[in-house]
Amino acid sequence: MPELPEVEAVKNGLSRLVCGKTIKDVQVKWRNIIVGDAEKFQLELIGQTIESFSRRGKFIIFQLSDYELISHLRMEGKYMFFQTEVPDNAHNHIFLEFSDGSTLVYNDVRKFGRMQLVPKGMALMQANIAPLGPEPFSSSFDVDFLFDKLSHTKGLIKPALLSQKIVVGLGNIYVDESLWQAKIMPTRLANTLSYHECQELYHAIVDVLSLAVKLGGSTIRTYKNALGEAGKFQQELHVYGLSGQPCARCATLIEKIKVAGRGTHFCPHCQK
DNA sequence: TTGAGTGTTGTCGA
DNA sequence: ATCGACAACACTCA
Repeated sequence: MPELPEVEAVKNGLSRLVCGKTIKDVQVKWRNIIVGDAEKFQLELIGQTIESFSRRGKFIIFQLSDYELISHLRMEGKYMFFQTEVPDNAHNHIFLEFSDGSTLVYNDVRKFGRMQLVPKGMALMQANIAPLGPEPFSSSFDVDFLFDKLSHTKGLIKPALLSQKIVVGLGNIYVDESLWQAKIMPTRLANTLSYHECQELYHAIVDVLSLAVKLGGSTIRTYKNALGEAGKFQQELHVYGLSGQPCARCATLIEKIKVAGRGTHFCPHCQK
């Protein structure tokens, strides 16, 4: 499912639901979701208490007594919480059973999501997390940083923003929305953006993501947060999924093309 | 019925 | 460094 706003919503839901709980048992039904040895994962997790949750980019990090559990939902991963019995579902893959009888289930139709258990303090050093760009709401992400990074980037602006190396958290929806708001064509070469355009883009990214976080993310297909709630940002979309509809700024019809293998929505009149 | 498309990100070869 | 193709999977829609 998720980009940064959805991951943030899931993290907040988990925080409310399972903080303080102690893991009594673990079931792994689909081993490929676990990075590393699934038996070791299971044994090490038993007896751990969930202390808190954090997020880095699109990764959720469970802070446990002695470990950190890194979780990435990829396309369709979901968490579901049950006080007692867990209803049957073919896509429930990982079960964390707590000492109070409740259960946290990881459900993932496409099985693309990943979980990795690492020693406490090691999550941010992992090979897939260490190279990530700054958080979009952090002070290290600003206009000068964005301009500097983009001016040294070959290739197109959209794949550059999707790479998570310049800034984290944008996926296919919020990249298209940010570029629309900044009036920049997704196919522009990244190193041709002027400083002024980087200003526009910086504000677009921060505005789009912060509004989406405030609205609990977007529910496009199946996304639900850990409390089973849908997001509300889909009502604020201007281009994503709206090809053939009039642009909210100029009424030109929104077009859809393929950029770097991804469906890409834009206004051919406003976006330069 | 078949094939294209789907909110992600690894890897591999050019 | 970057891109495209492909892989990991299941499901929906034309």
